[in-house]
Amino acid sequence: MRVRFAPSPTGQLHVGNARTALFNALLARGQGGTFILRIEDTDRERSTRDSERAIIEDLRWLGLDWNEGVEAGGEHGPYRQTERLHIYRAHAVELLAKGSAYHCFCSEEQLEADRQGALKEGRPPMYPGRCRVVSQDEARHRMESGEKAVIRFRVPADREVVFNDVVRGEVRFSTDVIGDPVLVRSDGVPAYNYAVVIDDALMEVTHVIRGEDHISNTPRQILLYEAFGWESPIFAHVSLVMGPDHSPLSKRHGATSVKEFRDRGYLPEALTNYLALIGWSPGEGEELLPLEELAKRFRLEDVGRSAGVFDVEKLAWVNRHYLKLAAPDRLATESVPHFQRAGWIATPTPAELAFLAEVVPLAAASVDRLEQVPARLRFLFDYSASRALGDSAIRAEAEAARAVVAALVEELATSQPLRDRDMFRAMAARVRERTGQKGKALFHPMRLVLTGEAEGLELDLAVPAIERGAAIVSRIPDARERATLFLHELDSAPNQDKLLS
RNA sequence: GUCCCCAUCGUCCAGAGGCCCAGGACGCGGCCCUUUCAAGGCUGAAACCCGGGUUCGAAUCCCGGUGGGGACGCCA
Repeated sequence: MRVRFAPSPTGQLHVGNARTALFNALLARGQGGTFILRIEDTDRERSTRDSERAIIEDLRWLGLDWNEGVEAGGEHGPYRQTERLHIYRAHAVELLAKGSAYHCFCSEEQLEADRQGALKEGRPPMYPGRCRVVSQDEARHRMESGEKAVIRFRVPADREVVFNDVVRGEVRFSTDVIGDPVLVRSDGVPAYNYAVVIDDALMEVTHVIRGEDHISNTPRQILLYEAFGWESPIFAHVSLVMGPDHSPLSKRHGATSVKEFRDRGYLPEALTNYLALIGWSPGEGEELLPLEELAKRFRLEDVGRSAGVFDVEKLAWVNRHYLKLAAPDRLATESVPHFQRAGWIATPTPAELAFLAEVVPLAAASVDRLEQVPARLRFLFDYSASRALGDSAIRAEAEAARAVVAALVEELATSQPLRDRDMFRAMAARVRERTGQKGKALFHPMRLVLTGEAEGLELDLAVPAIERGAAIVSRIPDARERATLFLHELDSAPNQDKLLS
């Protein structure tokens, strides 16, 4: 079995295309087949090498490695269409000689007028075949005298093209609604419908798995296989991914490219796992499975026919699952860009990285994506008593619990750093004895003082993290400093910020 | 406009004539856990697009309608 993913390098990898790539990869892996990556860069206007690099990077990040193709090599290369021009040219000559293709001299204006006219009269806007009657001799003369021509395929009249789509079953088209497609453009570069057929055939692709938007191209392509006397591959057209309003997933729905999801801190195994769940089910009520297990269970026949809505909430759920499974070191490394964006870390030192590895997993356990981690750890890197007390609710609570605050300051003045949960609890017990406060009345004011926030991580975890952080990162004040700052701020009048606001 | 594809809870998926007064998951509501917010555990509400057939019996098969999507390019 040989399958391929053949993106056109005109932008970022879209999650819908990533899902198509995933299905190809799953099938190849599960069946021990070959997964080929081919670059369809025949649209010279829009194709860029940067896009190609970006797509390749995303594919690798997702873990969808290919064993043949661009950057992997193989027997059937080259794997970039613009490097295969000589191959397409040779086959076009063959088609021309057989009479299966012909030169067309119609101008773009002429064709556009044809389309408008057809639409107006309620006919399918297809090429009317005007140049079918131009003889090869005449064509040669016209080209020699400088006229530009494209090569079109001669679609046989009045035929049914039937194929058995693995996901859709039998699909049939009448050739009456298929206009003669352009095979080679006037600049000699092949068009999509032609290049895919040549490439899939020569690369010995056995299963063409692609988006449903290509289903109506399939009959043209089958006709081409026939013209060459080649056997068609097996086709499978998977449905498209939609936005919440059932229109094609696009920018206005939020993130659409793999890159954006990566930048927001989704884990690759979460994205692939989620994508596999649109239009397919691993069975047995199980949904959260590693790629290898998905590959083992994947069957093309089981892929659903209807379009699926991309559900960010469910993706978030999948991501939370993998966030909890991820190794601390990885979470730390992956979070660095997000801390940098917040301005709290530059290039991390090994000690800082080690600190992040301690502290990021704490936050990652209660967050949808890594992007949200810094906010959850703001109490560490961006403590501010004055900002906290600028909040009237916090100030009111702190004033009411002044005894707790004062006791906390005194206890901290003489205590060791609260390096672990037990030390923190012991200290809290002493404050409780001094003040007679307990439960929420005891702990919440302490939270305000030590984190500067009304909500957040369990203090058991947060306080030791503060003390560890203070020892490693210079910008992080320890518990003692925080308490002192807080009390000082509480004693002074409501600050400037508050007066201004 | 023409052709093609699709149609089960808000969303994703299971269901391939009786096992279904339809099952799982996300989300949502409630409860629990708890020194806060989350996270986590438990629990509840929630669907077979409509109309005709076929059949003893249809979510499942057939036809029509409606709705959604795709294609009709010297874009892929």
